[in-house]
Amino acid sequence: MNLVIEKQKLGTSVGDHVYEIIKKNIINLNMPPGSRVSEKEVSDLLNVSRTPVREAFIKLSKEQLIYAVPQKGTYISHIDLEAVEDARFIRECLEKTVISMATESFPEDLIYVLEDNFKRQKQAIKQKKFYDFLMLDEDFHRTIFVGVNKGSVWSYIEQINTHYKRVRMLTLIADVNWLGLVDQHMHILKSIKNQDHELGQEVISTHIKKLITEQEELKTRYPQYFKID
Amino acid sequence: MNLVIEKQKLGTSVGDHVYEIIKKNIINLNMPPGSRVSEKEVSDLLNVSRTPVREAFIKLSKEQLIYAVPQKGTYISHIDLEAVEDARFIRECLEKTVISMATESFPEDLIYVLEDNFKRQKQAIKQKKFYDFLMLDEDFHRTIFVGVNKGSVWSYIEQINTHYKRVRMLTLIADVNWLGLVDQHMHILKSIKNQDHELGQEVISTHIKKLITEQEELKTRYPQYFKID
DNA sequence: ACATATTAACTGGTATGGTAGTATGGTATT
DNA sequence: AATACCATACTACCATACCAGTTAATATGT
Repeated sequence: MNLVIEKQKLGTSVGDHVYEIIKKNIINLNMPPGSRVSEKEVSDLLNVSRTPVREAFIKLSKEQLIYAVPQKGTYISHIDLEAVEDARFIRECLEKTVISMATESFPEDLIYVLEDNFKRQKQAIKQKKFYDFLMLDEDFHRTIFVGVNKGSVWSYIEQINTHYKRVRMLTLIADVNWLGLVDQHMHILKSIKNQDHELGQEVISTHIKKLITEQEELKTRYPQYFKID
Repeated sequence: MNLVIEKQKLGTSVGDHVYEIIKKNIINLNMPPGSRVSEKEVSDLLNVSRTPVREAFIKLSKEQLIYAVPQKGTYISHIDLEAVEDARFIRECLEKTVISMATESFPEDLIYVLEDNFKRQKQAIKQKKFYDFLMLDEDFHRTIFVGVNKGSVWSYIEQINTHYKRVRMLTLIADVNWLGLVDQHMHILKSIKNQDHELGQEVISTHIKKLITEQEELKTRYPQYFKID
């Protein structure tokens, strides 16, 4: 086990800190799906007691990122393609509506934020900073939700999105058509600016669908990461 | 504090059991919003140690049903009308799509389940068993999701729905036009049976909106239960 | 009588020890 | 050689003890 650790943020409990660390290490696949992780192991690594680790485990298991078998062990959940499909379904439903609202009216200052974000997306791709790109991508979509006053809805999506995020991390590793994504973001941005309702609806569907096309390929390439059904 | 307690289900941990008990007592407003609840108090009441109680509290706070202030106390969250609106928004988005799918094709055996459920709804109303009605109502909607293979999506909704559920419990207490709800369920059922896409879309919007019309009235009637914004 | 200091009784957060169930590897038995 | 058995070393789960803040009632000084 080799955790990526960062400093504890002020005003947070040890339990919160452990939670953040583990979650990050799961999503970036540093803790691979199916692998084992024990309270004691983590508590030794982070030099804390087992209690806050347990607290973190409880939260993570509620997000289905890990699962515990009593008196046996705790394991990183395999990527569940059904959960990914659910996340996609939910996102498409919600984001279609949100884009529809955004193409009707959208605060000007946030358009600037989107444009700035978009520029940095292109930079990130050019410099092959893929993790940064993923973060920018998330910000991009969140900003759209915020613009139509549905920021909290996005935070719900993020909770459901965890399995999906790991798939995206895999596509990152496996190298994918990033420019296509940037191109679609450009169209989304354009549809909001020009209040082009049609374009918005069209692009958002293909956008979200695109992100899951490579799933089957990934499953054959990294079978050990995926849940068997 | 006066908890409604039920027997522990087999195969569950003490922590799970405590979680279920508290959650139920919050949703049925037996533990009123804003009131205080301490780990020690609950652990004494249920004759368990603080650890499983703490486990339950962690889960509940992740669902925003309670919040803890370190070294001060833990409190039942006030009903957050913003969260309710979010839940409504999400439900309307998702359920519209799901009904749309259901009006295209729906397994016959589940139609029978819906019809049976519908009959029992009418009975429940007649006998004024409102809590039973709420449960039947949930089953009704869940069955529709299951019918189009989106059962797991419904379970996500349930997680978001918690604040909303308390509002519904309030409307139950405050006595409301239940027959209207039954009537709408009848229309939903009909739209699925007759594959009437138009009717389905129309009724689901009004159905979900209806459930929140009384909110403002409730807020003036039970101001202490609601979050001030 | 009033303002201020003190303390005692709480709280949630953390550490640790004990318990029961599970996997494993070695040993004795067949 | 194969199998049954048992010791051991894990695990998550639960109980308990301690810690560090918060609060409110009490004591104290003016």
